[in-house]
Amino acid sequence: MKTLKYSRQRESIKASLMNRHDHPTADALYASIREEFPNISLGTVYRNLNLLVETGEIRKLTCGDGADHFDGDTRQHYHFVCTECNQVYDMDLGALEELNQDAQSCAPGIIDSHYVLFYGRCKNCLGKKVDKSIDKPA
Amino acid sequence: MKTLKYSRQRESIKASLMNRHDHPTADALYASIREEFPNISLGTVYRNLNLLVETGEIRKLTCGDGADHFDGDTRQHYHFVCTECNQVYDMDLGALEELNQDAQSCAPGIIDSHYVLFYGRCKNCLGKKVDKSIDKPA
DNA sequence: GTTGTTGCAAAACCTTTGCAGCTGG
DNA sequence: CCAGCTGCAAAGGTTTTGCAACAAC
Repeated sequence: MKTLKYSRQRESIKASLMNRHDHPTADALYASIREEFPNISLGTVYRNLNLLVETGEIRKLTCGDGADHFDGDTRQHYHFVCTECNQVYDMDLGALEELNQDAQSCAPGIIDSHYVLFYGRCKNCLGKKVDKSIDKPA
Repeated sequence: MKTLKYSRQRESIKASLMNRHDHPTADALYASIREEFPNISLGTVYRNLNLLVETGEIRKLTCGDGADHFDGDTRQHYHFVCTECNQVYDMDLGALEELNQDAQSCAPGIIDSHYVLFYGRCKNCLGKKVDKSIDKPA
């Protein structure tokens, strides 16, 4: 395994991810890191995000909206993805320990982990829906 | 909603997807459709896959390995992804009806659906592991 | 010094799209 | 015909990578 050297950029990326809870994409994170490091490059952000994922310090979320999202919270928890605004929310739902065991008997191999996303419309967008129906009366 | 016209290419794409159970990517499907339609273009494959997803005749799987996979089986079921060979397997596990209800109380909106992937090493790759240790003795 | 890291730019990769011609209804 | 479909090629968006200069140890 490769030895990691300290880098201010990597620390900043990690700290930034710990401070926010909106599961930013690499690009969104890049935008906010630039306030501290105006010269940082997007390539550096990607390289460090991948390193941090490898070392298990952060997590990558692929939710099917094109770009990967990143999460500074590495505890096993679940996410809610709004199909309208694509926002990714944390859910206050602890690890579903029994899921792997329940599924193991149907698996063509040994289950190490599972990945769950819940899809729906968030409260914010449910609210907007009402406004929309006012804009467009039948 | 748009009216769909018959197209030989779309039927072939759909039929091909129904016949195989390996959850191909658009590109892999393109390769096999080309045997029947040597001139079909990758753009056509993508356009039709998207149409078929919209009409609910097939499903799209995003499992985080870069390219989306497609599934001709639209019944609610789950998948096992091998972290070694990236193969996507069907699991003989019916819909986990209770999952949405259990999670609803922790959700920041209304849950419509869920998406679950199980990760691990498939039997094939577990077998290869043994071979590997023979190749590289301590 | 040696090795890992950076910024930059180019490339790779997957997917979508504009267009002119074709096809199904 | 008209609307939708096709092949082609170009463009789009995301992520990776080669390289020379630089920073950490």
